[in-house]
This record gives sequence, structure tokens and C-alpha cells, in this order.
Amino acid sequence: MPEGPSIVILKEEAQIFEGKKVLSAIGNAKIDIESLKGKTVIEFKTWGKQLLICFNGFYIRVHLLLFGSYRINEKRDMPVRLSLKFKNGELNFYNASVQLVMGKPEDNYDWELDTMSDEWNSERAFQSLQKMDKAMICDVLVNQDVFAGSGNIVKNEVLFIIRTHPESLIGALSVKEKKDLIKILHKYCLDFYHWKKAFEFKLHWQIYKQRICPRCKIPVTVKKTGLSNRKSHFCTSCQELKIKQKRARQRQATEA
DNA sequence: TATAATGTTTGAAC
DNA sequence: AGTTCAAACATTAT
Repeated sequence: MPEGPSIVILKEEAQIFEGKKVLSAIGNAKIDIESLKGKTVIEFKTWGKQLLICFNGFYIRVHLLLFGSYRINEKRDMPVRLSLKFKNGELNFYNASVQLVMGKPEDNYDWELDTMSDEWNSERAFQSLQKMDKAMICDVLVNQDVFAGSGNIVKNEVLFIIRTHPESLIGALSVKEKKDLIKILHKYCLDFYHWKKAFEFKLHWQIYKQRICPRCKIPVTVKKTGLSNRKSHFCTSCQELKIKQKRARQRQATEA
């Protein structure tokens, strides 16, 4: 269900519980849930697709994976994975991956890689791309170590915007193409966030789950691509397959 | 109604 | 030892 922007929205909704004490904690998460009782939530953070519920000395890492969901001051008719009750309401998670981690998030996360963070650093993404010549772009755009928070929708929409075939190789992109890709992906994540808050995100899908290409009107191709083996939705006419290594540097060196 | 899907981790098999 | 790949988790929209 969630890519990074959706998790930021979750964090914002959960922030009414910052500074509040856990009155009771229940659920079938495989952590010591009892230990949460009486503890005070310091703050909620996100990193990529993860929600971090920060306490003094430890934090809960919540990942909704594909089918996870949450409710605030509301229950669903299914077993709850983790339910935290506070004086001013409750926070419930279903089908989520829940871990309790000792220490501080700062010890384990680098927010310069998080597309939704104020600390996002496009130069870091560029440095990663420079070392991934043999990788397919469809894999790199869902790689959380490169673009934390980006997911399959972001991947497909960004590839359409930059008119690039999902099976293109990173090594076939020029420096400018890589920088443009990074800039556009980051902007798309921010747009995603605003569109989602306005309940209009799906209206902006151009290629993901579309039947015909909005640009040239031919049918959209759907194919599992890359090592990640996730489905790509793309236009074979509008999105160019780039697989030839750019070797301008070597050629220059040889000619010199 | 059957299928696919905004995702990740684990562990077996090469 | 490094990689590949299926399995597992489990709901819901179409």
C-alpha cells in the first residue's frame, strides 16, 4: 500500500500522540509488547517507507509492506498487529512488519538517502548511480539504498516522464541524464505527497495501470522487469531503451 | 470469482 | 562465498 510519501502522511497523522504516554499496548507483533506500557512517545519519524516510533532508548520500526494498514481512533475487523492506546486516542496497525530496536534511529539511518527528508542529498544518489553501470534503471529506482521511499508507482511514472525504457542500463545514461533523473524523481515524490493529501493521486497517473499511452495513444506494455522482477508499465514508442555504455571519457582519452 | 498488487526478508539451492 | 530465487507474510481492488 505505501511508498514514502504515504508514510510521511501517516507520520503527520500520528503526531497527535507525540509526548503522550502509552496507557496500554496489545497486538500479535512478535515483540515484547508489555514493555511499551507506561513509556512515553518522544516523536514519530520516517525513513523511506518505514515509520519509526521513538521512545527513550529504543524505537519501534513499522513497515506496512504491501498489505499493511493503520487506523487512528478506529478499529478494523481483523487481528491487530500493534495497538497503542493513549489518553487522547489510539494508533492501530494491521498486517505490518513491527520490530523493536534498541538505540536511536540516528545510529541506523542516513536521511540524506531519504527522498522525503529535508536532509535529502541528490549528490549521494548521483554517487550511487556512478557505481551501478550494469544495473537496470527499473531496479535502481526501487532500490531503497539509493532512493529510500521510492516504490513501483514512482518508478513507472518517473520512467515515463524521462521517456526511458525500464530495462535501460544506468551505465548508458550521461551525467546530465542521471542528474535529471534524480531531480525528477525527487520532485515526483513531493508531488505524490501533495496529490495524495488532496486525494487526487491516481488522477495524475500517466502510465502506471493505464491502458494506452497518453502521449502517442498506443497500448501500454506491461512486463516484469529486472532483478526486482516487479511489473513495469511503459510505452515502447515513447520510452527509449538505452543500453549502450556511454564511453565518451575513454574515447577522449584514446584520441588524446 | 480469480487475479494481481504502492514490499521486504529469509533461507534453500546453486 | 556470492548469487538467485521461491516462499512467506496476508488484504483488497478490480
